[in-house]
Amino acid sequence: MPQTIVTRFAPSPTGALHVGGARTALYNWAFAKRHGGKFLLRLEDTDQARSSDAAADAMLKDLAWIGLDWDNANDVPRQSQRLHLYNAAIEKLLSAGKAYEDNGAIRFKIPAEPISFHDEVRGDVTIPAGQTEDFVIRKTDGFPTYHLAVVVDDADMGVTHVLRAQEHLSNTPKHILLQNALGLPRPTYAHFGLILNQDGSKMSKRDKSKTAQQELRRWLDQGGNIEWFAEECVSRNDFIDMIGKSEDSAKKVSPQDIKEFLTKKSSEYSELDVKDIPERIAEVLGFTLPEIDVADFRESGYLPDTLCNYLALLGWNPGNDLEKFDNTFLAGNFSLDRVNKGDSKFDREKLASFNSDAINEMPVDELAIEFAERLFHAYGMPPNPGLKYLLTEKDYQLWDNAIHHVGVGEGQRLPTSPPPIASGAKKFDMEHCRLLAEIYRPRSKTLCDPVKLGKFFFDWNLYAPDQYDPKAVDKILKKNDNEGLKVLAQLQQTLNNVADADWNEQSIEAAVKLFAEANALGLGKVAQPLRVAVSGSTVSPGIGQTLTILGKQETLQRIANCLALCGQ
RNA sequence: GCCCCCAUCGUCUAGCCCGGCCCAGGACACCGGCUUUUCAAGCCGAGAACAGGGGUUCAAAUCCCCUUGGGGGUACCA
Repeated sequence: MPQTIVTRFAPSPTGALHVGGARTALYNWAFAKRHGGKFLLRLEDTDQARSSDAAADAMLKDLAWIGLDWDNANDVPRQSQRLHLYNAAIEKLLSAGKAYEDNGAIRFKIPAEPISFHDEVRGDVTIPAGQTEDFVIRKTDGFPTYHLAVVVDDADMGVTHVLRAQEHLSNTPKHILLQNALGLPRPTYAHFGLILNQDGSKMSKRDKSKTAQQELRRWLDQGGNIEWFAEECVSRNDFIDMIGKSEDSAKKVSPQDIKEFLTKKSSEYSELDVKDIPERIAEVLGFTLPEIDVADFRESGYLPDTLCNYLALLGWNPGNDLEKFDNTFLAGNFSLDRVNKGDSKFDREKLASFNSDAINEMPVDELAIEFAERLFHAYGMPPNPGLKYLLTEKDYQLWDNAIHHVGVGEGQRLPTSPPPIASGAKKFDMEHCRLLAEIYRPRSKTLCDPVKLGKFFFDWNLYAPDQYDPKAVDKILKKNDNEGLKVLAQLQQTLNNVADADWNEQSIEAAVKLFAEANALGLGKVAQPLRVAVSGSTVSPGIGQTLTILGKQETLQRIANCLALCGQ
């Protein structure tokens, strides 16, 4: 009887699951599924200082979100709770003279022999003797190191195949030596390439700090006020303490200071306990951080299936021109001999393209719900009859909390910016969400796009001139002696003549076309001024669709206000 | 420094193991065109690569060697 294949994913819960880890998990999962084996999870929390329960929970949640399931869900082992196993192994090595004490730690004595092993993706790998020094297997805090724990656990859990990224390739000899010394079986190994940034550096959480650092530096160089920043970002005193400068020496803040600032954990500052500093800086300064973690992609509006598809393709392919596939396909076709050896650069454009295609294929109703939820998150504005039924209890609380703070708290930070008073908000129910979902489906790269692109539909202040793009106003409305404004003024009557009952795409377009013909104007000369009047810019979906969603009253009101605001 | 790994269009890659069907195929991006009331979408089309040098062979992207380039490791992190 052939052995049952057992794979595992063993993250250390020191932070969110990043895409590299997700891909490793996906491959292990797919490999096990493909061979009817088991896929197990294990939490490697032997670094007491950096591990946390919150991170562990988030990790599991992210894995579930990308569609993975594991066979030991009832009892995911945590290394911190299996010290007895490691201690037993260490005792065994000690008494066999294969390990020794050194300053309170225990080191493994490396046998002086070259070590070679077979790697399923790389072939035979040999490391000459004397390359590795005696390494620590038990730290002074009594916890085992990664190397010891991995070897003991993999054997204990019956892991037959270890599939991981190349960063572990040079650790493998250590593990094999340990297995030999402990009389444990050697699993089959396979190491694949790393996921890199476009510039060739390793894609890691550090990239967020790097971006934040660059942006902050640039902002300061352009005359940004460090005092204001400090006040907004953390409390000012914390910031001053942190960089160890006197209060009025903003100019002396060096890149090094910023770097240190960014690498500190947010938990060290009283004002910040939820968000990490790069996130906070991005929020304060208004730029976006690169997505690195699975959760980042989720928040940015990527579909889990798409993420998996793209990630799987980054280092594996089915061997033909097929690129679009789901996890089920992966589970049925994944094989190690088609895994690439080289590293691969993460191409956000291609991921976005895949995501865009996937959104295009989503049922409109499904997109409408996604849209409604994101609308709520951005504006705390549940469409009538209420998103309440679509929201989780927690989200609802968040919203409830948010609206009660609107315009109240001085210096009080809301989870999101306070909802602007939208003149059309009252009317924004699920049906409107559905309409917008339909319109924005073909033009969205992410699930967030309908909210961003359709902003003018629900986030509109009738009395704010600054929401009109000045360039659009000049070019479309004022150019040629207020040509556009004149058209707009006439259009009021034309649109008003469309009966309420006929306020739909066809009738509106027909009316607009008729008007254009009657006045010997190109359609663009009519539609563009209209577009600017109701959306503030030259970009919107088809004019008929746009006006239909806005409704007759809102449309006429916006036109009237536009004439008043831009007509001077 | 030392050790290990890797190397096809800008990017992800097919082809390489079992040399000839490959003056190298697909996808994303880019560029051009069609469509068009804007922006997208859609459709059509173009450009774009075997890192370099030596071998082996009738024949090399495919096999061998060297060089160069990239990555990883070298922790009481995992």
